[in-house]
Amino acid sequence: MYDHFTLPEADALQIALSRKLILQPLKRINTIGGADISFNKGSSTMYAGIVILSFPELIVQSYALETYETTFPYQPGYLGFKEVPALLKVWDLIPVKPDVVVLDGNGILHPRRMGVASHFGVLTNQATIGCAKSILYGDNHLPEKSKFSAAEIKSHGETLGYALRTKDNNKPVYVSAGHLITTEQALAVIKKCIGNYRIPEPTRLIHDLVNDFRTGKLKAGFHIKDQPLTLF
DNA sequence: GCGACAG
DNA sequence: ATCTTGTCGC
Repeated sequence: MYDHFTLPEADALQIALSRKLILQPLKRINTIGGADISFNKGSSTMYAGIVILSFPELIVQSYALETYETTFPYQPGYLGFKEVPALLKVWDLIPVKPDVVVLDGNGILHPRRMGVASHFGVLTNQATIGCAKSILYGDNHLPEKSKFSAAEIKSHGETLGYALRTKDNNKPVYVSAGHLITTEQALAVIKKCIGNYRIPEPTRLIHDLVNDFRTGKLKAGFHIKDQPLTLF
């Protein structure tokens, strides 16, 4: 889908897509999704997945897995061009979409406000949140070392996201709005997704699932977790 | 010009 | 991202 794009063209598309961003409060959240990609080094095969959990209970309800071929290389600032096409393919396998999706990467905390979470959100018209494991853009002001401490990440005086400490004395994660949500709400939602790990549950779970998919332990398709038998 | 640089 | 064992710290 983006394999033939040159960097200048990718740049232009990001700027065009950024004009479609809508950062407004999201009404209700009953389900939350986690999206991620896995691949073997040097391979063009991407193993994509999306998991859906109930919110705020965070109980896994279902997940979808699918592969996609792409040769677009990883380039800081252009992650969406490598991952979004694969995610769009898995997205199509989901019958009932989650209210919001958390992606492994940034949203508007990006030089052109078009990180992978915003990119995916705008193309699907879905609410998304970006949660990266390291800084890409903005002033990296670190929060206090205690769990749930957060520090604004700004660029030219504008708050684009937050560095959030999800565990005491651990590296923070970087949260930003992707699409159809506000930065403040994105932070609040991610805080509610913290279990006993540094990475929020939606993203942590799909990362494991997508890895099992890549290593052959799971197969492509839409799967429903613990589907209780209905007797009548 | 130099260094940084999500996954 | 992926390849990998032990190991330092809370």
